[in-house]
Amino acid sequence: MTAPKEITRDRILEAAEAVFAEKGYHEALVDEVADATSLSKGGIYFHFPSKEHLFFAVLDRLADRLIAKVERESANRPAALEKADAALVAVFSALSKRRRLAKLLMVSGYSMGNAFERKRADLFGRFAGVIKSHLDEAVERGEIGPVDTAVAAHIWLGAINELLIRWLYTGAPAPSAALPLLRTVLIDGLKSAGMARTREERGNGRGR
Amino acid sequence: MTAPKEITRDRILEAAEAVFAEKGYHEALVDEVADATSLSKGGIYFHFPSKEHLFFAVLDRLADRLIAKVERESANRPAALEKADAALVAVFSALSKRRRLAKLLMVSGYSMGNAFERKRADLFGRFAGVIKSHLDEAVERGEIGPVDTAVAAHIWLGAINELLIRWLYTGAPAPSAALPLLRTVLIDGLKSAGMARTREERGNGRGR
Amino acid sequence: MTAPKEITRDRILEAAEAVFAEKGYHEALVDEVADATSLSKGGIYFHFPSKEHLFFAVLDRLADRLIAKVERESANRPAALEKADAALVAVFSALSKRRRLAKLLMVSGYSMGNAFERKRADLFGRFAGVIKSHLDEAVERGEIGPVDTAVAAHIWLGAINELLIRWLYTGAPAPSAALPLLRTVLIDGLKSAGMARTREERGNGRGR
Amino acid sequence: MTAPKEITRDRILEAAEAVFAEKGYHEALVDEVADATSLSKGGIYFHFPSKEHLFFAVLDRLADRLIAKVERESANRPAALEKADAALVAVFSALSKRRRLAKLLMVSGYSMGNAFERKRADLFGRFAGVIKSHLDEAVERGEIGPVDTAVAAHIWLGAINELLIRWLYTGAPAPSAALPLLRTVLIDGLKSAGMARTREERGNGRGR
DNA sequence: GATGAATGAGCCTTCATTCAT
DNA sequence: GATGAATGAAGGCTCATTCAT
Repeated sequence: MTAPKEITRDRILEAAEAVFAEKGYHEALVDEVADATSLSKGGIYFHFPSKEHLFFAVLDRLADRLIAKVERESANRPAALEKADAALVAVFSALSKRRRLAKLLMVSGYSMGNAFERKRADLFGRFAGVIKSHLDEAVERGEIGPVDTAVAAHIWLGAINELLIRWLYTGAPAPSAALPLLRTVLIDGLKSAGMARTREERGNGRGR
Repeated sequence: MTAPKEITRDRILEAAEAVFAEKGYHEALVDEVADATSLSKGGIYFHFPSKEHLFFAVLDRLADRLIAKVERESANRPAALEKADAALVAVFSALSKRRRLAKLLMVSGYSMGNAFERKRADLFGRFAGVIKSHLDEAVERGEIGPVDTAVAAHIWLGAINELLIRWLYTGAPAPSAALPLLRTVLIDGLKSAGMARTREERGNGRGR
Repeated sequence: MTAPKEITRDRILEAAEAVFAEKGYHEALVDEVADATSLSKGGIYFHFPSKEHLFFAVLDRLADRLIAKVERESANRPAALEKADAALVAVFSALSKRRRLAKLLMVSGYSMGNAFERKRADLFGRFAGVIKSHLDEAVERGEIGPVDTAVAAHIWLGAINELLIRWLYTGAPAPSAALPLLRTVLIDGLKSAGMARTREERGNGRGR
Repeated sequence: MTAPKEITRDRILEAAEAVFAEKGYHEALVDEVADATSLSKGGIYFHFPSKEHLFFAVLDRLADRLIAKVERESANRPAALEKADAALVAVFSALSKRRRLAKLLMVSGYSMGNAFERKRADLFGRFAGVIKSHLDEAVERGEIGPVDTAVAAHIWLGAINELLIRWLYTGAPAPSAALPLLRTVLIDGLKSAGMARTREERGNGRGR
C-alpha cells in the first residue's frame, strides 16, 4: 500500500539475472527472460531499451548490492588493514555462497565487444576502489608501508577472482579451504612489500 | 622431412588470432577471418570443422607458445622459488608485450556457453600447472613451507591476469611499473604463508 | 450551440498533421502523435479507432479546407475559364505557402497498401472535380471547345502536383516563378485543344 | 555459353519488381521476394544488402529500360518538338501497357522516409531530363519560343503521371483515349507559351 | 584444395492495439 | 475521458555452415 513501485522492473531484473547467469549473455534469449517473468517480450522492451541495457542493469544492481554488503561488513573494524581484510573475506564469501552471482560478475562481462569490456572494467574498478580505500587508510595510519594501493587492490581482486572462477568450473578447492592461504599471502605479502618500500626509501645509498 | 606443410592452416591460425583478438569470439566473423587470409570462407572450413574449433586451435597454439617460453625462461635458475618467480615474470612480460595475445588469453575464453568456460579452465589450468610444479619443488626443497601450491598458483595467476586486464582496458599502470609490487606480494606472501603453516604444524599446542 | 466541443479531437488532428507531414505515414508513430498532443497513446485511441483512420481524418480535413479556399477564390470571376484559372492559381499558391500541407496531400497518400491508394484517388478526384466543374461551365458557355474536361482536369492537377513536389524536394523552381508558364501552357493548351476538337467535329469530310 | 552471369541477381530483381509492384514497399515482405525466386531469404541478402537497396535497384533498372526505350523511339524524328512529342507518347504508352511498371514508378517511390522521396526525385529528374533535352533543342531551332524547359518538362511529366495513376486506380479513362488531349494541351500550350514569351521579349512598349 | 553462392534457423526489435485502473 | 503498462504478431537481418563446381 505504501510504495512497491517498479515491481515489474525488478521482477525482470531478477529473472534476467538468473537467465544471464545460467547461459551467459549471448546464449540467453530475451524470450527466456520474458518467459521467466511471465511477461511478453514486448513487456521487457517497455522497461529496457535493449538486451544490452538489461544486461548492464543486472550487473550494476549486483555490484551495488555486493559493494554495500562489503562495506557494511568492513565498517566496524579498528585497524584499516583489518577492514581491507574483512572486505576481502566478505567479497570472497558472498560470491562463494552464490554461484550465479559470482558467475555473472566474474565471467559474463568478458568478451562481447568493447562495450562489454568497458563495463567489466567499470565493475572491477568499483570493487578495487573499495579495497583501495581501506589500503590507503592503512598506509596513512602506518599500518603498512607506502605501496601502490591501486595495484595492490587489483592484485587482491585478481586472486579472489581466479580462485572463485576455478571453483566455479572445477568445484575445487572449496572457497573456505582456499581462503586462509589467500588472506595470508595477500596481507603478509603486502606488509612485506610495504616494508621493502620503506627500507628502500630510507636507505638510499645502502640498499640495493 | 623438410617441407613446411600445413602452411595454409598456419596462415589461417595467424589471421584468426588477429581477428579474434580484436573483436572477441562473437563479434568476429568467419568472413573476416577469410578476408584476412585471402582465402574463401569455404577454404577455412576445409581446414577447421567449425568456428569454435578454429578458436580453440588459436588458443591452444598461443598457450603452447607461452608455456614453452615460460619454461625456457625458468629452466636454469638454481632455486625452485626463483624458477617460480621467473615464470611469473616471464608470463607477465610476454603478455604485456603483446596486447593482442593477452587479450585473447585473458579475456576471450569467457562467457560463451559452457564449452568456452571449460576451455578457459583448461588453459588456466595449464598455466597454473607450470607455476605449481615450481612451487612444489620449492616446498620439497624446503625453500618455502608446505602450502597448497595449487591454490597458490591460482592466486598468482589471478593477480597477473587482473593486472594485465586492467592495463589492457585502462592503459595503466604499465606492467613494468606494477611488476615489482606484484612479485614482492606474491613471493613474500607465499614465504610468510609457508612459515605460518610450518609453525602451525610443528607447534601443536603452542600455536594460535 | 456555442461551445467548442471536440477540442481534443482537433488537437489530435493538428498534432497528427504535423507528425504525418514530417515523417510520412509509416515513419510516424502513434507515440509521436501522442507526445505532440500531451495526450497518452490510449487517449488517441479513444478518439480514433486506428492509426489509419486518424491519417485519413487528417487528410480529409486538409482537403476540405483547401477546396473551400479554392472555391471561395474562384467564385466571383465572370468567365468560367477564369474561374478554372483562379482555382489553379489558388491550389498552387495555397500549397506552395504551406510545405507541410503540400507534402501530405501530394505525397503521403501514395503507396501504402490499397486502402491508401484508394484514398489518394478520392482526394485527387475531389480536387479534379472542382476544376472540372469550372471547365464544364466554360465548355457550356462556349469559352472553350468541347473537350473531355475530366481528363483536362487531371492534366492540370498532375502538372500542379509535379511542380510542387519538385519544389518540395529540390527547392526549385520557386512556385511563383513556375506559375506563369504553368498557367499559359494549361489554359492555352486547353483552348487550342478545344478548337481542334471543334474543327474536327464540324469538318467531317474534309478533315483527316 | 557466352555470358549469362548475374542471372540470379536478375531473377531476384524480376521477382522483386513483381512483388513490390503488387504490394508496395511496406507491404512487400522479403520473404515473398524470396519465395518468388525460389531462393532463401538469406540468398536475397547475399545479393542485396537490404530491402531498401533491393527496392532502389528495381526502380533504377525500370527507369533505365524506360528511358532507353523512350530515347530509341524519339531518335529519328526530324523536328525537335516531334522528338519531345514522341518521348511523351512513348512514356505514356509504355507505362500504360505495363500496369506494374507504372505503379512502381509512379507511386512506390513516395512517402517512406526521406531516402525514398529523394529517390523519387532522382527518377523523375531523369525522365524530365530526357524531355527537357528535346525541348531545349526545339527552342534552339526556333521550333518554339524561349521558355523554361525544365519547368515545361515537369509539367508534361506531372500530367502524364497523374493521368496514368488515375487510370491505374479507377481504370478510366483508357490511356489511349486520353492521349490525344494530353498531347494537344501540352504541345500547343507550350507553343503558345513560347510565343507569348517571344512577344513579350520583342515588344516592350506595345505588349500587354 | 578452394570457391562462393545459397541455406535456414534464429534473434532482436518494433509498434499498433488493448484494457484494467 | 484518459493513462500507460502490456501484448503479440510480425519482419528485417545475421551468419555459421554446406555443397556443387
